[in-house]
Amino acid sequence: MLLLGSKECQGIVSRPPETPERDERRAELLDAADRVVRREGPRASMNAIAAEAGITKPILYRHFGDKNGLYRALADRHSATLLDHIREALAAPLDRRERVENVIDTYLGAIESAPQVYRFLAHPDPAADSLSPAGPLAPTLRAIAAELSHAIAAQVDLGPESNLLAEAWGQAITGMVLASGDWWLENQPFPRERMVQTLADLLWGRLAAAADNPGATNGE
Amino acid sequence: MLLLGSKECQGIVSRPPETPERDERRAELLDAADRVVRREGPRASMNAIAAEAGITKPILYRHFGDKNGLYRALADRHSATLLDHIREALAAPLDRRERVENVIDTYLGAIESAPQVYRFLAHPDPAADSLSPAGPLAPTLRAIAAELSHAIAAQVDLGPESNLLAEAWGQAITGMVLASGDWWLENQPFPRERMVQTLADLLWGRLAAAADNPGATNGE
DNA sequence: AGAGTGGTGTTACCGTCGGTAACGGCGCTC
DNA sequence: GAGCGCCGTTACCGACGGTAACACCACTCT
Repeated sequence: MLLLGSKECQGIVSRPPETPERDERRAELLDAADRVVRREGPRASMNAIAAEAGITKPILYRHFGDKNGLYRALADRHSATLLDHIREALAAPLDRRERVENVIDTYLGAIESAPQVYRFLAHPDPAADSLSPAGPLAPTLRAIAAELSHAIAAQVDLGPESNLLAEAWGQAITGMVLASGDWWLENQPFPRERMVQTLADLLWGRLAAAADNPGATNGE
Repeated sequence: MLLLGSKECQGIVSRPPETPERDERRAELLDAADRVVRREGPRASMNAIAAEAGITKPILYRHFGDKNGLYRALADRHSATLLDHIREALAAPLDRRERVENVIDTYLGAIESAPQVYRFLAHPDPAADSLSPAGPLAPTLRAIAAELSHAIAAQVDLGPESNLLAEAWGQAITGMVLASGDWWLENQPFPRERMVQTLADLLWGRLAAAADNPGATNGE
């Protein structure tokens, strides 16, 4: 896959035009794929999805090109609504702390309400070689990070190079919420609001400001 | 793999005893695997690794059980040194900000000096069904997060429930550095020290403290 | 010496996966 | 009613992870 250069497995099937009925069919197939992914996680096979849809593989390939196409279509569908909510939270007329809390809460609420789906969005099977050579963040998270970066750059005064700074922070915050959200989801140690507070506190420098531990053995 | 329950593919081969010479051989095989991973990334196939080692697959399986076993052995080897460095940075007698910067710098330095290897550590091929059903963080990162959590709990006074808080933050910071580090590695926008500063600033509440952007259209 | 025995290594295979070629029909328009 | 275009099929390919079965080599034990 990485060292043999010529034929291997890949190709285009036919990709017929786009009519309304076709979109409908596409949606049906995506529904089936969705069901399978919810049931089996992000590693659902094309065979399984085809079976769930009551058809066979080649049809899927005609509609979506390859596995990645299908997965992307499915991811787009879900991430669209998530992105909308995040954009909304990002634009709310609140003070900054509340806004940040809202964004985090939006994400956590989403992953909480449909874990399998958001696991699929956040941790897609990287076996698909398609795009990024080894993407750090899944496309959906990339989009979230971009949205975040944009909002930061627009709303906060960070001096020169603010765009670069905002982008770094967008990536950082996305990764932070992703990882901790995943952890929180797996062993829910406390309710969501508390988790939101905890993360916002971290961003608000509470780690930096907290007192040393009395019994600490380290210098300083 | 997920829906068919009986025979499929898996099993134990023999797993002979552990002698010094055997460990030596193991190390040789891991060297070969390391070379392949460095060359081809985290998706190196068992065939490729066996070929690089000048032998064939079944030997690898005798030594490591399955692909995941090999990968885990390889990951352990690298993550041991990384973990050592991080532990060291975590215990240094500096003030808190410098300590945090040191830890971040340690991680970024590591991923910078051997990108393929650390991509392999951070983004292992989840096709391996082995352990975590859909682990949020790779084992190595889990270990880092645990180390971090432990250090935070030990060094910082966070009031009641400090352990839980420290764990959440450990996960959060790990994810933050992972994601932003990955981004930084892919399109190095500025030098490492600057990136370290940027992330430490974020943890120090600079996002929270910064002034509003003059032209911002949002409320507040 | 000769017969185990336990390690090394092999070849040849299995089942699954992603993906495709080639074909069979159905319904449509000219 | 002949052609065209689309839905759907069966049957296959090559790569993958993993294994069974066997061959060889060295060393010991009687």
